[in-house]
Amino acid sequence: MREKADSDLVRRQNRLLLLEALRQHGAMARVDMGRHTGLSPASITSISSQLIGDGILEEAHTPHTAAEGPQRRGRPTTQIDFNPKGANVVAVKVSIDGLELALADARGAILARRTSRSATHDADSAAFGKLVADEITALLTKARVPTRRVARVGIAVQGVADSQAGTVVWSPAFRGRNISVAAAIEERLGIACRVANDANMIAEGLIGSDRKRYGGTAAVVFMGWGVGMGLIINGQVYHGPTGAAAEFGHMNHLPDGPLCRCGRRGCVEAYVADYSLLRWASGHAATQPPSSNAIPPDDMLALEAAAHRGEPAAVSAYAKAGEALGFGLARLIAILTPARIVLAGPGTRAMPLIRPHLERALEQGVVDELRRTVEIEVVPIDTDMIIKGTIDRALRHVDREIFAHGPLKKGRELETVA
Amino acid sequence: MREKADSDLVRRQNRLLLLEALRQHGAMARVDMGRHTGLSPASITSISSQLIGDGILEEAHTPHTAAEGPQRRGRPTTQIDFNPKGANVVAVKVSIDGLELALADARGAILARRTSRSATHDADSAAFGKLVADEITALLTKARVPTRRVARVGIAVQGVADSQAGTVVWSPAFRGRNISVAAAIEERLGIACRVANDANMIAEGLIGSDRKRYGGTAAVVFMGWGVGMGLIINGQVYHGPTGAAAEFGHMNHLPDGPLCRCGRRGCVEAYVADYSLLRWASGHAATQPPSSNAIPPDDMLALEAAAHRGEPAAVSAYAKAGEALGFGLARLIAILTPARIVLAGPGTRAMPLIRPHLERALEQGVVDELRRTVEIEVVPIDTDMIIKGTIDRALRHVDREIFAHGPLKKGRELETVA
DNA sequence: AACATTTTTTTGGACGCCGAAATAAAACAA
DNA sequence: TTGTTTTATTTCGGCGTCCAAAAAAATGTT
Repeated sequence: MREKADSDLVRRQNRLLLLEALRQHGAMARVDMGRHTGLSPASITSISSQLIGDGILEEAHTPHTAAEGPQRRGRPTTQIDFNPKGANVVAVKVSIDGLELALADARGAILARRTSRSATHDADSAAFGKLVADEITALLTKARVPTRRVARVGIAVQGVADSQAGTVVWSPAFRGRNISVAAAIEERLGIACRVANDANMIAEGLIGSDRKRYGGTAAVVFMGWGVGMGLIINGQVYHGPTGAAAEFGHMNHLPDGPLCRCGRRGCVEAYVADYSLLRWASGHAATQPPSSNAIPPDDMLALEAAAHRGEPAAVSAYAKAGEALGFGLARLIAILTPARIVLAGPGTRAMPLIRPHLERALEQGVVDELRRTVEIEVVPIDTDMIIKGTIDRALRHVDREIFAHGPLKKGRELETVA
Repeated sequence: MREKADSDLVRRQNRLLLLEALRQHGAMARVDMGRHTGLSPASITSISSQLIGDGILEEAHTPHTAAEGPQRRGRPTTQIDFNPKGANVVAVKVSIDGLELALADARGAILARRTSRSATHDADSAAFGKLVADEITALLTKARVPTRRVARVGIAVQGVADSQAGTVVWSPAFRGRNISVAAAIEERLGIACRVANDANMIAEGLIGSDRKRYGGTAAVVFMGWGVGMGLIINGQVYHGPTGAAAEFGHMNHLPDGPLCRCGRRGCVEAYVADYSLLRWASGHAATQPPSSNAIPPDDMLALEAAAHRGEPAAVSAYAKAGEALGFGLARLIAILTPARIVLAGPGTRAMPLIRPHLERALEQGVVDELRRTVEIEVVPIDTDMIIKGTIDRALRHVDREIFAHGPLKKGRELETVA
């Protein structure tokens, strides 16, 4: 109970209700909107016609060929969907070896992509801001979309992002700390911009893909070059008080454990991440500082093969990873008891090697009653999930902050209409 | 966005807004309500006069003696407050050695108390339901308050409560498991009833006492006969998907650690709880099953004194507790980064002994950047906080579920009016 | 006694919802 | 072909709640 209720709130809330139904179920007739929102047909007519007038939705004039099933009696429905020209969003994924960009329309369809191998590692706020802004401009030029049509930019990074301040607090992609990103983009391009952790964006994408399944309380653990986590609490991706994401990867497993990239010892990541597995297997001391170079995928494949062949060092590396991951999840369950834990990322390829040890750790670490209520599933996520999640999140934000507000009288003059 | 918005929602929301302002700041004039809620004077007049008509609020006809400050110019204000006769609530605290009850009016003032030493340990659902119902009846008889005036009963227990099902999943107060409580009360007395974990009720009480301070994201750790936690996320006490509270006490600290009451090994509780400290200090094997008897407070005082005198076994017990607690909090911070961690309960008496080890563990277990954003404070909580929190929570629920709904036309005929 | 100042109530208008009735657009039936 | 049935959508009038502006109330000040 935050906001006072008046007719303005009613309009926003119901417009948003309708937009959300459309996002979730795709194009639908007015009747279906009524079913999904609980609003009366009269209200649906009124709201939808306004949204169409605002250029946000449009009636599908499909020659009804794609009509599902046999034609039923009665007046045929007219499908309504987002107007693709209503607004655009841009998603940017920052990784160690470059940038990946995508431009999407209001329906979430990707219109153009762009990849850049520019080195970001040594960039400071100014340089990185310019780089991203230039890349976005190039992407828009290619797609012939004017800048003012872009309602929002979402940026996903590995590491700790402060989404409130719009900065990258710490990331393996940068040598520096507290790189300010959002402000630079907003200043250079005049587009609202949001920075977020990449695991959170995967969580966002999962919510978008199946609200039933992932909409309650769930944790998404990303295993690969590092270990990240996105937390969904009551259907919302959790950003802590400071806007930073959960740092499951840097949760301690054992005091005085192996050295982690973050400088502490015994973090979960120092057992489970790619570099950690290789370090165990190569017989190097656990106190050896982890390499900061990117790891060629082939190295991991070779390690997995070795473990499958039964080579002791490799087998034991995965055993240690499984135990650390299992106790980590056990601790997570003790605190939050999420309904579902999703393991994702390239690291899950080795799940058959890890799983038995993970399960054993869970048995040791969690009371049976709790363990049974948590479902653990493995989703081999294609990397594009980060981009898609970023787009999803940006669009949901546009729905809420721009589309739901109705005819933008005064104030921002964002040209969202064709 | 869950609910469709219509005039009904508007009324509920604004009535609730006003009631919450009143709960938080106490009696106030209509002007102040306008300031707190953002509603226009016209609306405030309308809403407040309806609430008064419903018997929920009342004008204070104090002879303005208590008027603060020198009389100012202009029409004097009329204070408005909850009508104490609007509704009553009952709070019940269940502990190992008996029941503690309190009856409060709509302002939260406690009208009557009752303590009972009845043994609950061997009770099953039926017997316990009867016991609680009888105790409540006796309390009401003493206070001459008819049963139908009680809008809600809140029950706080140690251990795991499923607040959705209204059952006690597991508690040191009971030998049995899954004791159904809420249903029994509702059936016998016809009063809505809610079961909750006692640490959660402390959290609820803290929110009520200082929303600014505890209203964001915070964790309340209770240290004493056991270790419990209440989690506040975005201003709301978190109840997991199953309605169970956080089980910080049974979060694993070290694999193969000391045996815990829950049957696992290495739980935080097995280092920090009263029985664990005594076990370390007495030199018993860590695999010795913990005693299930209540521990006399004097034993703990003696142990503290021994540690202050520097007896090695006692000192080391507190060192181990501090380390376990510190790493436990470090893991909590990695996952949620709460803005504030509150340590509470009798166990905090020994904080001077524990603190240095706790701090050292935090340094080892948490990235500096995160550690700095978390404030850790010690609050020596009087036991009554659980009762007060339970009352608070019950009243807030009455505000939301009954008072905000307006003149109860059809349906429930709960006589809330004098 | 007249004015100033602050709080509270009254009045009239706006907005957005809803139910009921009307209209639209098809399939089906004679 | 023409009417009937069926389903989708729009139109219309009423209702509830908000707000701004004006009025009333209650007191202090001059």
